[in-house]
Amino acid sequence: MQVSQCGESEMSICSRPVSSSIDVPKRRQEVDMDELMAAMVLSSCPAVLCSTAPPSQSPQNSEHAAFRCLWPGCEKVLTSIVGIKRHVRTMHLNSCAGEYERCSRSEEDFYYTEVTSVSPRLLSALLILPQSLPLTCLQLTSPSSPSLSSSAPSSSDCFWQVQAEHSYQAPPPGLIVSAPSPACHWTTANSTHSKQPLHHRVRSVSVGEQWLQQNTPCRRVRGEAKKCRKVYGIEHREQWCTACRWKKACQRFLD
DNA sequence: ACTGCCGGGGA
DNA sequence: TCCCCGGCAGT
Ligand SMILES: [Zn+2]
Repeated sequence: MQVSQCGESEMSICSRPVSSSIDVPKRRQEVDMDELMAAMVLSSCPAVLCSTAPPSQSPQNSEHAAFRCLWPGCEKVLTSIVGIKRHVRTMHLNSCAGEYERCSRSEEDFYYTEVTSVSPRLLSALLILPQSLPLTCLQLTSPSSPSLSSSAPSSSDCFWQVQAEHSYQAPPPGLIVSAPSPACHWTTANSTHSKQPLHHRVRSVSVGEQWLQQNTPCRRVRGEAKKCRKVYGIEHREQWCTACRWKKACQRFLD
């Protein structure tokens, strides 16, 4: 009589050589580099951080536009370009307070950014990005929106939701739907899940870094079972299970 | 220092 | 696909 399913206990039932094939677990849906790159790029250029108007479009024509000073520590928001420029010039670049148009005309451009009222759609798009990234502009576009602060961390959660399956012997994705098996626990990289306001002024980690650590999906918690390496020793490597030999999750001594 | 293993890369 | 390994996290 044939037993057709060889799912979890590989060696007992499946008759093929132990080390024939293992397939690397696909753990999460890929967080694309695009996202990361976007984050990196954006973070490296504060002046355009929150510019919500497409570049081709002239900033003046948005009636609800506001302009925020990007000078470190300054939160000044003004409703006109002239105003914000003057602010930057006089408050921060006060080298030549007297003459307006002529001197260092472009310099103050680096120290303000346009902020318009953000549509919910755009807002949600922004929320996919690192939380800390749009933080500065989210703050002042809708300072009192309660849904913002609460939804920021969790909304991304559903995107990066992991499929909790890790065995090398895992059946194809069609078989496992999405029931997270109780047997497997992952450590979420950030268990306190940043409900805290996260003051952007005090931030000392780079945004890219931050984003990475918040989206570091999960890491299998280290089981206490001895694995092949420990059991057989380095010098008997050939007795290890394939996964261990390949420095993958051991498939012989499961946790 | 050692262990387990993810992610990535070479053939 | 098979195999190896850098590097990281946890012990
Ligand atoms: Zn093993």
